[in-house]
Amino acid sequence: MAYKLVIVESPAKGRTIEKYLGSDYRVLASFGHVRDLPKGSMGVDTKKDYAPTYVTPPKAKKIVSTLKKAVAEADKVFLATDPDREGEAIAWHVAQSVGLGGAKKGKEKEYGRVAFHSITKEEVQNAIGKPRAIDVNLVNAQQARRVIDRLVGYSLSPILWKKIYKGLSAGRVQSVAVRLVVERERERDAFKAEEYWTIEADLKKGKSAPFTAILTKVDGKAIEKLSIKSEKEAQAIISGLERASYTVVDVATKESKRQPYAPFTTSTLQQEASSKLGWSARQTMQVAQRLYEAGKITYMRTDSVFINPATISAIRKYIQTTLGKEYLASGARIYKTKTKKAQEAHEAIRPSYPKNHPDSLGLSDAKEQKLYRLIWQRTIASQMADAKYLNTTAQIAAGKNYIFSASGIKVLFAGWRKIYNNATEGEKLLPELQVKDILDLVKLRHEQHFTQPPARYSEATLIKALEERGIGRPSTYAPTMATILDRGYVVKEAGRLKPEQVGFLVNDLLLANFPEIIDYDFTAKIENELDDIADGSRKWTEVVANTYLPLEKQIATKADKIERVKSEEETDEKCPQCSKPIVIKRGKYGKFYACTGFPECRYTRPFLTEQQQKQKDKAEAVARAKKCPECQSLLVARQGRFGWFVGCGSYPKCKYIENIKGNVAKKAKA
DNA sequence: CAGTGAGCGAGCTTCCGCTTGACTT
Repeated sequence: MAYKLVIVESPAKGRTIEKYLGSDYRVLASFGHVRDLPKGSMGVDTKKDYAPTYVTPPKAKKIVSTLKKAVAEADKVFLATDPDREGEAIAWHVAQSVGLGGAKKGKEKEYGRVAFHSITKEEVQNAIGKPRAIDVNLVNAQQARRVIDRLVGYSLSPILWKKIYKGLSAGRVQSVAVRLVVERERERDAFKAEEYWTIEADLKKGKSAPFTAILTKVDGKAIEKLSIKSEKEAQAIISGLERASYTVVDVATKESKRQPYAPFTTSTLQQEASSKLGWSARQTMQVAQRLYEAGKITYMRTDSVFINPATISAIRKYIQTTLGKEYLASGARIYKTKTKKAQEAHEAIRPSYPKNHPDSLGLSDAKEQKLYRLIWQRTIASQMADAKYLNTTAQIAAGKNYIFSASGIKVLFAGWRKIYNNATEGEKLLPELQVKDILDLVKLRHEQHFTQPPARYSEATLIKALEERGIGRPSTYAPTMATILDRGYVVKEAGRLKPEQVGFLVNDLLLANFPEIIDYDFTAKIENELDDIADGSRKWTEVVANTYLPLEKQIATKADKIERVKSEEETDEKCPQCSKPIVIKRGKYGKFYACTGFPECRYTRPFLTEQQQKQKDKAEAVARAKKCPECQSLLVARQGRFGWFVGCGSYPKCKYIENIKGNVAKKAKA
């Protein structure tokens, strides 16, 4: 039976679109890119105008043959991949792979490129009626992006294998991510904590609840953060305050308001899920993917805060009917995407149907429920009225020479805060104060503080920092975090990213020899040039040459001169077999101890982290303490996939097992 | 959340950006 074929990138999106089109349409997904540069070689001919070699990865083979068959049967084909640079390239690669456009004269299949800017019935039906040709300039911009990333990554990585050790990697995105973490660590190392003291008074007016005021002036001189440097100085001031009388000398009030946040993008969702739920970027994306596939939310990889007008109306209707008109923003709020070079191929992340309250959705999975709640609240709040506050600042004289200051904040109208709360922002109430009021001193306090170094990045704050510089894309934020962890450049410590020695080594090598590539503005510069390709004002090969030729020259002149870094960590240990020094090396399965006498001496031993060592000790202690309760054999400590445990020594005859308490499961790897 | 059972390794690695399952290294 003849039909019209629509090709999209995501199967879940395909299912939605299928509903909006008639029964004479068939919708298939490409599952992302169907062709790419080969993994095992450069795949770019730098001597021949950067001609790329494209291959179909094994995973995509089946999809391509499915598409080919469907195209052959269809009487019209619509390439409806995402409306951005990558989507245009995917459309082109699909066309190439399935033989569209390359057919013999008279046998050409009718096909066109269509773009859905949001997934609504109206938009889909409208767009399908306006097919156009594939935009070759946009495809070329993508090819330039792809080829530059390949040339940079595959040229620099081997230098690291040679100079540091094998398996390392460098790239436009990951290397800047590591640089941010390394430079933050150096700031922390250079930071000198300074001691300072604050003086606070708990005061009350008559029978009011006590409130806190902070000392801000002494003898007409302002007390700033670091003014009081020692306890001695603090005590000298306090001695004059115990018996002073406290009088209100000024009360100022000011109304303020706060607007709601913009709807979620991938990066803001990851940040919020990190701070409110403590989730990693990867975890957040996995749960969001499930919600998306179940049709509960819109697409989760987006850089846009846009919500289509029909949905905005639905959100506003919901607010008006369930919360009341006063909670509705006076006009529809339209948010603008601030991110540099955002491509805005999708809407913001929002509930598919705003009227679906998180409690009425019947989600059985607790994580899905939590994430949906965040998304729903953020979306509804985005069309609600401002929150209004009354800020009060009171100046209180203590005796003749001292001024304290107290501030309060009172919610006049909760507005969007009614459904979207932040733990850190509560009310702080002062009693009704008037000038000349006499206050009672409840307690006088002086407290020691130290200035704090800049905090290490978390996954969420690092993603934010990258996004602000236009580096990386929604689909790569979480994988980039995995890469810099996998390579051992950084480790997670209490949820924060801390650089490892090899992270410092790689960063310093790249910075010293190829500073342009890991410059914070490198991506932005490339993006500007890609824009020139997209609007037809520059050739893509020229842009590639612009980046690659200088890099090639640098590699040719510098690579041999870079000193080999000793990456083996030294230890105090001597080899038990030949008494030569033992070092820590890196192999396929991570670190291991090895004898420096290699290859004559082949002594090795696995490297255990502190935690693993503790587990092992515990397991051994338990194993020594008793015998197998089932067969009386000796017990032994063993390491399994999930850490150390105690098992029967006569395994596999006896399968007795004992878990070690406090045993932490090893992180599951991708 | 329960489940788990070697010992190796030192030459074939790596990029970014699209998209989902297949998968035990």
